Amino acid sequence: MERRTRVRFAPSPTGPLHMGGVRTALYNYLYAKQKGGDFIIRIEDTDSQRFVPGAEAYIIEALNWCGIIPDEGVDENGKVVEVASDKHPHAPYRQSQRKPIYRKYAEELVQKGYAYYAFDTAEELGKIRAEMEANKQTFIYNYSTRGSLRNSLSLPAEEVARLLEERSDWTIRFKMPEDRTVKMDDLIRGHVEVNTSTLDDKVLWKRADELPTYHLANIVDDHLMEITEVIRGEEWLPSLPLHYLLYEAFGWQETMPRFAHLSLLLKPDGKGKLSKRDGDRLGFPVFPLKWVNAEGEVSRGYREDGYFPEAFVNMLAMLGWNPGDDRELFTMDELIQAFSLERVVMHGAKFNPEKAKWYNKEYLRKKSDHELTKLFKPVLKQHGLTVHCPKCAEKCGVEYRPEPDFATGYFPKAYVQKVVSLIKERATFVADFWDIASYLFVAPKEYVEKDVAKFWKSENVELALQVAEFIKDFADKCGKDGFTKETLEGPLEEYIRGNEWPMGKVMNCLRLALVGASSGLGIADIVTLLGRDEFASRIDAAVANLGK
RNA sequence: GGUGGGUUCGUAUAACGGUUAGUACUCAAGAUUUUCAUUCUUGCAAUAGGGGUUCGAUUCCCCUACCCACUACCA
Repeated sequence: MERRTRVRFAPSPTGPLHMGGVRTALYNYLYAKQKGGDFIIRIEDTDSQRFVPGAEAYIIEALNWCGIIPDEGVDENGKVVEVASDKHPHAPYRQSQRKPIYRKYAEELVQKGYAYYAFDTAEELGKIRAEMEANKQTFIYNYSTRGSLRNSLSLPAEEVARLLEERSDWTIRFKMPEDRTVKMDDLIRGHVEVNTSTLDDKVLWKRADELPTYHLANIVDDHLMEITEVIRGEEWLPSLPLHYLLYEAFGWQETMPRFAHLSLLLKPDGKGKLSKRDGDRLGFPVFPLKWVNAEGEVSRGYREDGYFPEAFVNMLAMLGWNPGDDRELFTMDELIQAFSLERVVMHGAKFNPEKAKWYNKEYLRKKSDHELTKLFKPVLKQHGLTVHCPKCAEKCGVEYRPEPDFATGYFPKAYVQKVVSLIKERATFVADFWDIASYLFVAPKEYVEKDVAKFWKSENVELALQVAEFIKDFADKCGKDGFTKETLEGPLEEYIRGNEWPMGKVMNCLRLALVGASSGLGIADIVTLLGRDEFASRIDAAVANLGK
């Protein structure tokens, strides 16, 4: 019978979710949605030692920002579900709250002879391990050593009963069989075989805190939650045989999920997996959202750095997966359509921060002027400017004026939108808008030295001032509404060419006065945006500052 | 050390066993533009090495090298 597709993302709340983790969640989500199935969140917090407050909320918020919305495990308010309901039948979704479930499964395995009680302390084992390593030997807790260690297989029954009673630090270990070849299939890597003699008797359950370890909790919960595919990081591949054997021991082979192991995200330079340090070192975020740890150390996030979530998700999707053709730009829906595990590459992908920026640039261009204006407004406010549309002016109890006022730093929203439409092709982030276009809001305070030396020469200045006079006259003639780029452009060019003046030199002279540098929009754009008076005042200021 | 996985331009990747080994990012050059940016065009640049199998190997097999992961009462 065909089972409904159910996949899960099962993070451990030990810190902020790494972008590699986001990619794993994304692939799970894409897979589930394509199959019309469920994407479930489960919190694997069985290690009380490493629990970090706030990490769980961070993970959920990060996924939400990315548009990776769980069907199950997290409610509408972004809280992990603790009480079962129709929509969340397997609650609680936090393993620490599922504590009572696991012990009986662990005991069941002991009963069936697949597991046993072990009484060695971590210290004892550490000592043995150190001794053997000193002799260049490898300690491995399995068939070769378990007979001489303290456990229910080596000790008399009475003593086992006594130790179980008296001590509270024993564990239940899986009895890894000797010399068996486990044959496994991975959705990405194909067939994999491992001989069990190289594996160890993993701890499944700890009496000390009455919690399972990852392996047991994972298998039990995936079974109980009817997971059909497990899509997880490559670091789990070595424990896949254990997981296969566990399903077998429980007699759950029939419904065992299929597995897919994703390669890791690697550092942009050098070797090894991408870590927080690399971001600090190379200057890019490693986390989706900003994170401040207990020591007050801040890690930047893609959101706070100005990335659009769509761009971030698109970039992440293409890191280790491709559609088989040359397409690179995908909406979430398109990703859902196109995604397939078969096209996920096996090898690790070095993260390329430049490409991440390129994606953001592409998405910024796709945004409407209106939306970008909304995003730019707060930046302008930060620089002490006010921006109003008729509606919001009314709301604030301010009089709306349709003309920009450079003296007081007031700008109608329509003006800002016009600016945005002209500069958005030049930017990667909304935050770039200010660097690119501040001169359209405040007069230049200084002039780039190099450009002054190149263009502010008296013979050019003389001509530029004549052109300025022409523009002022033209503006007076046209009136406010007639003074536009379209009306000015032709006559302006004609005027300069008619006089046979050097276009580049004259224009850059003007640009220097208006912008403070020899870069920026076309003169006709700048002048008509600024308006006749602001234009005139900047020309005067330049002459006053730089001379003729 | 052991076990498992991996290896195509600098990076991400494409190529039913037959291609001048493609595309994108980056970089460089040129064109356009009143400057800058954009845009367009062009260029640079790869099958880790060695053996097989085959008429033919980036593709299949073996060996070596290198990289990664795992090797906890962590996930």
